[in-house]
Amino acid sequence: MDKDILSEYFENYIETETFFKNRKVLQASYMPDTIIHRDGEIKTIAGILAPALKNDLPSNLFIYGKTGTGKTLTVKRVTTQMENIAKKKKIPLKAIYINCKLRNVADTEYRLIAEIAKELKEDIKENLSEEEEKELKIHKTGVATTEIYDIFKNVAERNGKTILLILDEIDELVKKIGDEILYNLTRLNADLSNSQFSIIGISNNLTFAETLEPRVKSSLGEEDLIFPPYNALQIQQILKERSSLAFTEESVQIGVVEKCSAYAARDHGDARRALDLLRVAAEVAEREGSEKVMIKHIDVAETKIERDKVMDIVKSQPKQFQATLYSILTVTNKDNSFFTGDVYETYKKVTTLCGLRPLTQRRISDIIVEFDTLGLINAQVMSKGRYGRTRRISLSLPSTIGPRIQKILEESLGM
DNA sequence: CTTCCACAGGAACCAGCGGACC
DNA sequence: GGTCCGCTGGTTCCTGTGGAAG
Repeated sequence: MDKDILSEYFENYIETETFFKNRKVLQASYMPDTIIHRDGEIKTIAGILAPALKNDLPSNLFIYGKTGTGKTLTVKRVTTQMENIAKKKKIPLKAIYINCKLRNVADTEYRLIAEIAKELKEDIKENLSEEEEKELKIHKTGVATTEIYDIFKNVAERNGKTILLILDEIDELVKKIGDEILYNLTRLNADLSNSQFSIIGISNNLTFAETLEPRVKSSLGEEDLIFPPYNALQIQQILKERSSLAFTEESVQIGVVEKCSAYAARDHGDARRALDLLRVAAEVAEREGSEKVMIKHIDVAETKIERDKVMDIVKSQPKQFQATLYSILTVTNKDNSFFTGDVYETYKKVTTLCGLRPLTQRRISDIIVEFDTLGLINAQVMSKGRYGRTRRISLSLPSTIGPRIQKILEESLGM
């Protein structure tokens, strides 16, 4: 494109009537004014946490529910509301929201405590002298974990509030570093006199509590609450509401919202998926220059979402992981049911081909498991009797994108 | 009933990095 | 500059095991 055409394109772009009124409404981070179909849950949570407004310590609360059932949204809504009231009435209350899955933020004990301490410090930072500021400096690394605990306690005591500590995706944290951390957290109040903590754990995994040690389980799960999946009708209503905010009138074909809802309700009532689907469908329609979002765009959107997700994962993997995946794909071409040993044999050839230092089979075995949890492959432990115990591996991707992935990997590995 | 394969997967350990602190 | 720390991404060594074959 030369300059004139380019500027013309942009000018056109600005002037083109888009059917979006407010596209942010369809994004995952959007916080709606009203949460529909969660009245009961809101009331329950509010009831459990309300004592905090009288400076009493609420019970620890545990919330379960699959993805896209509104857990995070609901908890955030209730706690921010409480913070607002607290501010108005000068009640010492604070809510801290932490997503434990975020890499390099709260995925280790040290980082989690540091993160909480940081939040608490933010509150009192204007009252700190230069000296104190220095003393309470929160380092990213380099000091002992016990030291960060000391700083944390210090900051918490000065803060002197009732703190609602929301730990989202807490199951991920425990999976990574064990449940010791939760035990430490529940015992926090014993060491503090001026402030108090109430823990709200949010988990996508419904059986999470079963894996915990009994003492942790009982103190953390004083109260628990399950968020059931939305049914098809509820998803539809949620989607209708959002789409009326997101799009200008008449820009969505009749049946589009219904179909998006049906797709999302099909497996487990994931509202987020429904919203993603609608958003991407609209983007597809927009790029196509269509004046309406139509049903056909949904199908395109569905494959696009799936494909983009896979491609993003593949591209962002480290070299060794890519080599492993490449080996798996290569073996798949010959045989569609194979085992760890087969992959490792091929992997070794692949590494010599692209000049990579081969890792041990132990490590490759772990990498295979990681691909399984990412959902790219299926890897199940099985026994071949006389011929040993191993993992049966198969691709869990539509076969059409296999070759595309292989091509990308070849490029990335320099083969 | 026993044997024995081909790994699974736990545990301990290590190297190297970036950073704190003296 | 030496010693401490956390964290990652490995290795080494190991014990455990489902079930077909004998």
